[in-house]
Amino acid sequence: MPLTKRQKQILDYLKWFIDRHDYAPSFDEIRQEFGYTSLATVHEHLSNLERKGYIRRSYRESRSVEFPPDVEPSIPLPLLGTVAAGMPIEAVEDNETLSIPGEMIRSGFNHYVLRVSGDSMIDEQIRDGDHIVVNARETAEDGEMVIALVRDEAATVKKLYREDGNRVRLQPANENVEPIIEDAADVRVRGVVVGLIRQY
Amino acid sequence: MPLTKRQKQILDYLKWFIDRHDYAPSFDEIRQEFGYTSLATVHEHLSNLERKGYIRRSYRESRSVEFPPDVEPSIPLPLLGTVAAGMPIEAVEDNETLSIPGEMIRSGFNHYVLRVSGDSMIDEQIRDGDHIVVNARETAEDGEMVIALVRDEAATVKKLYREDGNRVRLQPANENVEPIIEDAADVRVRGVVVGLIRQY
DNA sequence: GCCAGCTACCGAACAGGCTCCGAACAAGGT
DNA sequence: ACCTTGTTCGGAGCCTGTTCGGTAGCTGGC
Repeated sequence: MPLTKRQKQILDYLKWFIDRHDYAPSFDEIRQEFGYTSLATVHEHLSNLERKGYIRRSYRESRSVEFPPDVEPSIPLPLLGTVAAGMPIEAVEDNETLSIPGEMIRSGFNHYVLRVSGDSMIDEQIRDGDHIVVNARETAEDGEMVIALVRDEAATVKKLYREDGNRVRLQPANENVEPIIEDAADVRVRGVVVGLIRQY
Repeated sequence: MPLTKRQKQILDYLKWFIDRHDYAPSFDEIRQEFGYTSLATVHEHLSNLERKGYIRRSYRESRSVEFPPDVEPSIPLPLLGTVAAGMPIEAVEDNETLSIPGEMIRSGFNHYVLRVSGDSMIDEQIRDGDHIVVNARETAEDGEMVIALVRDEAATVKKLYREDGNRVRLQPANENVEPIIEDAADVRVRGVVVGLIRQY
């Protein structure tokens, strides 16, 4: 719903004041700002702004104007489970979720979150307890970090490289862990790692 | 629900005090700060702050005010600049922000985001280009990862350890980088690292 | 032109919240 | 038992927001 000229002036003043003080102006401060002699004028303007949805207020409370919350571009993604080298994905109970920065994911694609267990990717700066954001898809480029299922047994996070003879190498990032080399037919990609979240 | 001027002043004092001491002020300390002669005034203000959801308290417990956990799924934080070993913080233009999972930060405290440049913390699994979430405060515990300013020259991200003789050691996590040992007076903490975000 | 409806404004009276006080009571810790 | 800390009650003045009745200008439709 559009604003009148006067209403926009008042709305701008509210924004300016709240941004500057972190609390809303009183009716009397608004009255002075615009040179009114009656608070009823201020009251009516704020009522109209509220009716049009530009502000919210509480009845009979001081300095209670606030702006309606705008929808944040942040996406809660399901935390599907824990993944480790050589171990299957271990489901977590409930429908736990973790909110992911909207900047991290491309809209229109399925994503999920896994908790990393173990140090098999330590040389890629992924440590035990980190959360990785995964773009769910079935194919991956050479060298991408993937969630891979080997013969429907073990879900692991590894870097994927294609070798001669239609074989693939799942390369960990830890000198103490050996790479896995299998026929391409036995390896299924379940997603590509696109982000990482760590809490200290 | 918005605050009045007085309520915000008291809330700011609570934040400042808790940030500094790691425990809440007593009613009497608040009373002195604002020059009241009755504790009832303090009590009423804290009750109002609790009613509006800005603090939580336990009935009849000393120094029990705390800040409620954030309910919002994600909070946009300002990206203040880039930090590297031995280099000052380099400001980024504009007011860039990065959305952070609400689970990562304690509400009621100032946070910001920095982009990490260089590999000086590689053995702590922080790599070039990562974003770190920083809780802005002036003090840190032994062993915490901090943003430190040495003689107002160089802002670095290091782990902080206290040494004998009122000196502090700023310990990198890279065998090729030497630790910095300085008088405590010359080192100022600008924040503590509480989270990490990486995009592939 | 005339009326209806909307915006913009005023003044005064009213009601309740906000901010503060002092004193007495309750619970915990030392 | 004493001190510190938080709780509750009654009361006060001021600050703030609410409501009502009224004036004025502007716009579009009949």
